[in-house]
Amino acid sequence: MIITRFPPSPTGHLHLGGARTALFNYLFSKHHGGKFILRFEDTDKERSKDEYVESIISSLKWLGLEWDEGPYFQSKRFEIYQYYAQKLYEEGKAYYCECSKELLEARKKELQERGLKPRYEGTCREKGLSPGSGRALRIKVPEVAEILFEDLLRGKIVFPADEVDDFIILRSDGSPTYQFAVVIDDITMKITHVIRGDDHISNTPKQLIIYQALGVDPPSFAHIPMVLGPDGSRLSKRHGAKSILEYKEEGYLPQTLINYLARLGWGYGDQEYFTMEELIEKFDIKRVNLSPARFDPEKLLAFNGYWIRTLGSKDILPHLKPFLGDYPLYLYSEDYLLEILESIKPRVKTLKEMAEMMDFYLLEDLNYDEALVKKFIPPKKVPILKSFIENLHLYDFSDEKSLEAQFREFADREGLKLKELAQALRVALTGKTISPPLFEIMRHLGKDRVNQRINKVLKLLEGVH
RNA sequence: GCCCCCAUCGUCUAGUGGCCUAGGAUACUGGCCUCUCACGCCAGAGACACGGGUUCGAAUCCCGUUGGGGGCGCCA
Repeated sequence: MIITRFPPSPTGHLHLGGARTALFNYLFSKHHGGKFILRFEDTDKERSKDEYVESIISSLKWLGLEWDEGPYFQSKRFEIYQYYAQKLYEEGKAYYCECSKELLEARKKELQERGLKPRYEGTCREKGLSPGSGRALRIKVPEVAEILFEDLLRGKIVFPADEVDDFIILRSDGSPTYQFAVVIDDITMKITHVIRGDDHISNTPKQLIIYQALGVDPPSFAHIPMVLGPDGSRLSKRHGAKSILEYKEEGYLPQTLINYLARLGWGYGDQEYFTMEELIEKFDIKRVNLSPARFDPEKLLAFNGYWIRTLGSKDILPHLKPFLGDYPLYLYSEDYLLEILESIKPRVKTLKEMAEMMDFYLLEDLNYDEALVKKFIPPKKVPILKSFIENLHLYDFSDEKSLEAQFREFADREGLKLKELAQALRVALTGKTISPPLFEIMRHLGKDRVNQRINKVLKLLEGVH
């Protein structure tokens, strides 16, 4: 069975890059009928925060990336790391080091100044030190010429062995470092495929050394390229990348994020739009591109527009409701909401815009912008609107087509084209110059509200003209 | 500085030696539709980083250069 994992460190919110890594792991495991595990890498006590655990969890849930196992917390697994560390120590594959941070720092600086690679030189390697306070446990890197592995996407990757020094696996306070904890976790959680950002490529040889010391076969590795910001710089929480939850608040659909993220660095012929189901079916890790991809907010927005107008109103409504807080929703039926949603759909790119554009459908009493009303309903059109509402009772509001036909006849009698009356009517009914088609609006608003709104506008104009 | 990875329109991508006068998406421009705005449709402009090879033939294979990204922590 294929088992993948997503191991965020709770030191920040989930952003696009992390979400994409989670997605690819999720898709890969689901495509193969496998398992997807969530694990928090919170061994850094200073920077890890509970609020980030919460926000990462709700981000993943919102995206629909549900895990089959976990969440695990490394901070609760210290005995496990201790056990394996002890084992390596006893077998002589790891040793304690008493060098102070200051000393190490100074040595590295010195090496760097001489144009050498900054690395630990094995000062304590042969000292045979026993555990003690202030002592960190280092792994003894075997003396081989090179370390190599087969990356699922890139093929063979070779590192000269002197690139890797005797790195620390247990800090002097006994806590495991990242390199050690990942490996132990991946072993004990039986991870078969590690899919992660290519910033981890150079960590891989270190981890392979741990696998080797433990005598365990490593999992398969697939290093996916990073997501870059629009300017080509690295996208990361340290550079103010937006959290997934912010996109939610701005009115993006989870479907949009999933689709967009999947297409960032991955392609399936000329197909652009995918549902999660399609992605699971069609996702092939080997088709992931090797070069870093820039995040393009404009395309994300376009994709959101696509999904808003493509998804059924029933699927959108639950996502839209949080944006409708200012409206007296209790006045309306679910069916009414679905209908007006349908009417706005092709005109907006976010749910936030949608909620704003819907106001005239949901507010009982519109507040008009006087200047706007004055501009679009000049004095000579006032009597026409008056005449229109006087005859309102003759109109059939149940059908857009006949409403339109009747209105066109009316305009004709007044010696005007529909075109010449449209904006005046639109402003009266919606308070704005942009809206869905007039007769669709009238049908949804109903005779009473149409009557009431035009009357209000006429009244308002009496005092102005 | 050393090591690793990468390189097709502005951006995301299709392309795996001949189907490429390089396809799609997005953004942009023009047009159509039209009661406004969108949607939709049609058209246009826009890319194989550069230099060497290999080959009858290269966007596709190899080498170098350049450019971009990443790593070199008792961070993850």
